[in-house]
Amino acid sequence: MAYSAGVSETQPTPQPGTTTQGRPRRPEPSGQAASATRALRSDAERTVRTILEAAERVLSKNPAATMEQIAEAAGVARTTVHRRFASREALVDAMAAWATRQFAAAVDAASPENTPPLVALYQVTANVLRVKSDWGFAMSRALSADPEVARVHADVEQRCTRLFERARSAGVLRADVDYVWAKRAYYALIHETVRSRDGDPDTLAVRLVDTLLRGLGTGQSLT
Amino acid sequence: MAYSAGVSETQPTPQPGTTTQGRPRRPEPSGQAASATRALRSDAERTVRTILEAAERVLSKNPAATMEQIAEAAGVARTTVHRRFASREALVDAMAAWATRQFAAAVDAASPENTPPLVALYQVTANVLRVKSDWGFAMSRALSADPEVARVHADVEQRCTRLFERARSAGVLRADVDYVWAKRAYYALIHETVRSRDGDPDTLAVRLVDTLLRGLGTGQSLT
DNA sequence: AGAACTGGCAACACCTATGATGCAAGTTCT
DNA sequence: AGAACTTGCATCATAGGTGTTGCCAGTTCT
Repeated sequence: MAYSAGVSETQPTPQPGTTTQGRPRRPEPSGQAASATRALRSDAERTVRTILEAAERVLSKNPAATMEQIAEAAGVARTTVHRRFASREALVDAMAAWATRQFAAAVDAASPENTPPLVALYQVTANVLRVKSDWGFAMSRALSADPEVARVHADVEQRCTRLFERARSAGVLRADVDYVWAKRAYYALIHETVRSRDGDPDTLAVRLVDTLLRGLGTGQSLT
Repeated sequence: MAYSAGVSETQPTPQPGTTTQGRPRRPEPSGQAASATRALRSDAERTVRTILEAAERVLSKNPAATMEQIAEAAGVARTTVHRRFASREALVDAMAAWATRQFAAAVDAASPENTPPLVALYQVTANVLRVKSDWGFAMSRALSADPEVARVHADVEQRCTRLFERARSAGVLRADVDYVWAKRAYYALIHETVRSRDGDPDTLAVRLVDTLLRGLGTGQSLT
């Protein structure tokens, strides 16, 4: 952190947040970003996105990667990363926030209440696969401290539950299934599908939903 | 570890690394012979096991935990951990080796060739759940450099494939299933089941296999 | 009992990742 | 064009983790 006992009194508050550097007048809580701060200049904005994307690429391969490696992948100096993100934690939080927004958008774009649940399930699955294959790391860490992120997450979660309920009501899911387990199984299959990128989201979604609903057996000897 | 403190004379420190028993060990980078490892005294042996178990407990919660934390969890001084395991890497390798042996034993104990595949599937699943819930971290890192471990792993892998083949032949699995996907889905469900410990292995195995084979749907509107 | 081994402790050496600055050169915006 | 902003670079400071070593008290084994 910056200890304000700074030698140079030119600036009272060195505010190394995600935003503009040094000078500014706005005493934001350190950490992430936001709306209250002045908008970044276009080139800076571009840099931020580049860093976020590089971080996802690098960290998804090696969660213990250093800031240096991330910077290198982004084609920037390490100091620039630190200028944009106060700390490693702030960077990860920003990634989570960004990914969460993408995630929410993906779900929103695909599950209108009036769509038949089975159709909605395919659509949501395909969309989620798309996002998660690009933002897997960030999404796995989505237990963000940011209340806004938490809210969005809870919202998506609930939407998912709702979808499953509709599926059951419509007779797509068996009446005796345990929601909790159903969702876990669903997530597990999504996770596994993403882990091994082998096909386009739509095809994968079909295979996934098919497995989830029909399983892989013939059903013969199972009571 | 890599910075060769070449100055340090080859001292008869009988600590070539991760020793559990008199297993042949990999050649040390620093050039000194990892020769005839004497069997550990009973108390030392106990310490080694305690450390391995503590490491699993700690690392499964936080893969980035420090040696200090591991030592503390084991009720041992940090230096003792280093005395038993040359480096963090050596510790993890030893964990992987240990877990792999448990794993192999669990599979061996449950899948005789003559058992009906469905029965074998339940048994293997239950046993694997048992082991994996205790050695989840170690098993996830089972890409050990140790050739012996790799061999055991490949063996188990093959055994699993064989089981799936038998299941298909017996009409338990549909004829059109993709083995690769089938195994992935199976692993994914295992992983998810282990992640949320909520029941005894046998019950969980039933639920898991049931989901894998029948899925969660009614099968009505699916082509 | 006595030799050999083991663990705790304290101290040390070393390395790496992190984060902060100041400055000069380049870019964006108005 | 000129102010404001941004980045790279070189530099510094620091913390925390890793791995060693020596010594002593306690344990194990024979």
